[in-house]
Amino acid sequence: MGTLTIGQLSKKADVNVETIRYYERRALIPKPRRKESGYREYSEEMVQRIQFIKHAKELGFSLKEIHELLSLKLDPKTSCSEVKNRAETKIADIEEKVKTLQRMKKALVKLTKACSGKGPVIECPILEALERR
Amino acid sequence: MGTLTIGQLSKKADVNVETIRYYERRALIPKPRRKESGYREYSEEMVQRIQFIKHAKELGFSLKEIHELLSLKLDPKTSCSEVKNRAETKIADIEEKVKTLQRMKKALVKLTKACSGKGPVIECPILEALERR
DNA sequence: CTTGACTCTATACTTAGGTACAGGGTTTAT
DNA sequence: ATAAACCCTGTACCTAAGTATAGAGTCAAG
Repeated sequence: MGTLTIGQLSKKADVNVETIRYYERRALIPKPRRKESGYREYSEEMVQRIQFIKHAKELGFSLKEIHELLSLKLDPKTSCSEVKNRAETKIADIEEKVKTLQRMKKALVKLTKACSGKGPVIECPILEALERR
Repeated sequence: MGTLTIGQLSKKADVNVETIRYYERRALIPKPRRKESGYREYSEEMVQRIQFIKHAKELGFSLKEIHELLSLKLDPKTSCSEVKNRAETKIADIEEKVKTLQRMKKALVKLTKACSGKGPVIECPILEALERR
């Protein structure tokens, strides 16, 4: 009734048991109560918490950033705009990465266009370009 | 006259001395001749070789892939089309990464639009979305 | 001839996000 | 009651691409 072992939590949240202990070390989840035996005892809410971490990761937040997000969440005097700021910063980060990738792609496309694909590797314009440039 | 110490090479190619030794361990550059003293002795060509590695890295190739590229280059029976294939694969990789980033961005934009930026963090729709979803 | 700059090897440390033991104790099902 | 399955801690390992350090030897200038 409402309390989970680490193995049960790991199944419900679909993460590795080791990952849960790792998140505890990283303070992404609170230290749980323990049974007599020393076994960790989780409430159902922890499933949500781990979902949160997973979803934030999918959106490109690092564990460090997720930690900050969770701290904001727990601090009653932070406002919603703080969170929005983080999200907007992350959007800008993503745009930056996309730009870099597109620059890389452009350079590669240019190189492949210069290359007929025929002839020995000694004359390959791609490799030549990588040397000189 | 044509031979460089590791420190001189590092300056000319603009990389760290340790990085050169690391590249040697990774077999990205050949083991150089040694002086009586045991000091490494490089030819000027090595500057080009390190430029090659740097440029390929800028284009998103990993050191492992660069190693393969260099192997192709040294093997006289590989054709230019092999190299072109690697480049095209890399272009596809980049496109995949861009797609992932754009999916992430889209989700984030949606979340920030749902958030007025006002009110306490307890009611923040961004955090809520991260929990449930 | 000595000081400082350089080089050598080997090993450890770094970041990020985990995963994989080893060597114990506990719980559950048969 | 005993074996399987689970849990505990602590530590080591993984990838990637290096950087840092210790302790030793070498080289060049004054």
